[in-house]
Amino acid sequence: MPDFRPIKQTRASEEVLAQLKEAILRGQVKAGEKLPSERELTEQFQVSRGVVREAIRVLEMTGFVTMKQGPSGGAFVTGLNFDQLSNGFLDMYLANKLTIPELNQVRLHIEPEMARLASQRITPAFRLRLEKAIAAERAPVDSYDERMERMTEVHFILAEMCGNYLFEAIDNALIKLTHQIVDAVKPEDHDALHGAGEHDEIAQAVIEGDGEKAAKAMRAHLEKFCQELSRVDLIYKGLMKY
Amino acid sequence: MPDFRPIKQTRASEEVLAQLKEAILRGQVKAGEKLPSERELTEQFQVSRGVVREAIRVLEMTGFVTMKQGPSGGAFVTGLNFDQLSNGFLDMYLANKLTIPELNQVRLHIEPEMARLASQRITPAFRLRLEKAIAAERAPVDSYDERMERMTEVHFILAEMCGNYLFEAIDNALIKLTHQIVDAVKPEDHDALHGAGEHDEIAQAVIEGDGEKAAKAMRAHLEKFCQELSRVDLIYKGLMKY
DNA sequence: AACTATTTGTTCGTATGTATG
DNA sequence: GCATACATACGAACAAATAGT
Repeated sequence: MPDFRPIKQTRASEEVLAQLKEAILRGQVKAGEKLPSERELTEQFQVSRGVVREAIRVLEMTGFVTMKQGPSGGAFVTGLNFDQLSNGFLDMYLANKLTIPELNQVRLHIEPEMARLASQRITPAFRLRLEKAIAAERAPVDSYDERMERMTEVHFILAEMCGNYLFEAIDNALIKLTHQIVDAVKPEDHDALHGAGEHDEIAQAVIEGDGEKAAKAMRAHLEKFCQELSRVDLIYKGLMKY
Repeated sequence: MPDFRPIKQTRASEEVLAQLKEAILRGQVKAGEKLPSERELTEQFQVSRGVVREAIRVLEMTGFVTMKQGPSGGAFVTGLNFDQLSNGFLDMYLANKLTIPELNQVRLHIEPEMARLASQRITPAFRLRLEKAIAAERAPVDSYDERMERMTEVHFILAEMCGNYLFEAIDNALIKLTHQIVDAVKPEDHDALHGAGEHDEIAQAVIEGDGEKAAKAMRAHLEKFCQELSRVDLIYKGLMKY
């Protein structure tokens, strides 16, 4: 007897989702371009609008497309980002499955290594970006959000520099998670978390191409930061907005 | 004049999704329990069924609930898993943003550390599980899938043992990604990837509580495995199913 | 074994909001 | 201002699955 395979009884919206996702991942619909309109998709897939809409909504909520209304509107493919990863980590945190010390431990293990890797790939362009970021940390800001952005910029640059997209993706997600956790505490305590010039040593070591020094500086920076983060987290426990 | 803010700019399905997700993350609907039926939700949220279904579909595709039909069916909340992360990594790989060497580099940096951590948290229960997993690697199997499962079991146990949920989540996702990549190559080459007893040294060191030895054994194992994986990947490039 | 009730899956018609030209 | 093209939303209906009677 041949072993008969079960008939595929997958949901219609799942099939549509899979095909759309494949087209995006394969690059058949490039970033900036848009998917066919809902009406067109209903015709091509031979399903109802509701099915198509479910699939598109999933694509939107997972960061693959962004929707725009009106004529020349539709589902526009976004450049690949780390939304899905960030959301995954954030959800784990919100579900209280993740503690600050755990996050700190992982960052402390990953980021010094990334700083080491980054220092081996220094280029004039990256050097310029690092120097600008360092300078920007000291410049006056007019909003709290802007300050947070500037204080995380060096981390993002190093993640990009390390030459490993997977490291970059993981680190980006962790930085964003840290960012959101910090956002949950009251602004007046942020001075303790991020003094200006906090990343000077790291950037300097990376620019010099000194991997050991960069890793060491990153470790020192993170140890200090993580300690402060744990402290304010204990104080403001339970204030995070969902 | 006060600057009046726009009433509702967010989509209805997004609001519904946010509220359902919050209820799940807060534990107000526990794992195993089910959300109210679609009809009930339409009444509570005062929106149409299509809107509710879009939200539920997103929850399903992101791994928060699984659907069941029929009476006593519905959207059942799943225990928290790592689906979202795994999918994120897999999508990056499918989009050709991720190479095997990059994956190898990250695993080589993370897993030895996790083995070290695991060795410091050995308990009789974990010891038993490790010994069983080691023994199972040598036992005959009747399916290819079963063999793959047994060869990854030690990694999953160590991830669980390391005592850091974030490490565990990341590693789980990376192992699963590796698994799916391996699945894409032809079975006849799998012997080169995974000899039985491949994890003996690691498990032994962890059981002995020797962190350094465990990390070293893990590094040696991964170096060998990653090299083989890179080789077969080059051979079978482009055969991965989407 | 057959029927019933409940719940998800799917479709269609229609109406409305929004942005472009 | 108007027509157009698109997403958004609603409601009614029917199909399919499945637990209980």
